[in-house]
Amino acid sequence: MKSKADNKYQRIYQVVALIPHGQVASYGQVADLAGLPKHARLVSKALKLAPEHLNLPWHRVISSQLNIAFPTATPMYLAQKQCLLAEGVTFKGNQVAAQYRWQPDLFTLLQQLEH
DNA sequence: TTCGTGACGCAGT
DNA sequence: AACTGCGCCACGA
Repeated sequence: MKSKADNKYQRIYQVVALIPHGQVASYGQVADLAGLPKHARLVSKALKLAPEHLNLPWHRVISSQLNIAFPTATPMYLAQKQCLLAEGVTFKGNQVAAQYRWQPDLFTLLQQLEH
């Protein structure tokens, strides 16, 4: 039988999948939208464990300070930055320009999550 | 069961 | 801006 943790991960994956191309959301934001306030760290864990076949836009999830969570110059940091740049997201130093923050309409979001 | 850990967040200095 | 400390919580050793 599936554990409660699996259901939480599924909710997290659903939200991440809804982040629009060219936009970014923070770990805490994803947790909130998934109905899991205070679970920012669980989001990071869920992404680390995410099955490859889901093809989640994991690179669109960054810290609340708008910077990539990985240490600069690490392979993961570079990969994430490349993915974002490829979507047209621009940087101001180490952080993403504020204009790319995802600000979902909650009504629309709820409708999308029903499926 | 207790303890350390982490792709976090936030307030205080 | 840079650092630090603490809250938070699922997991595994």
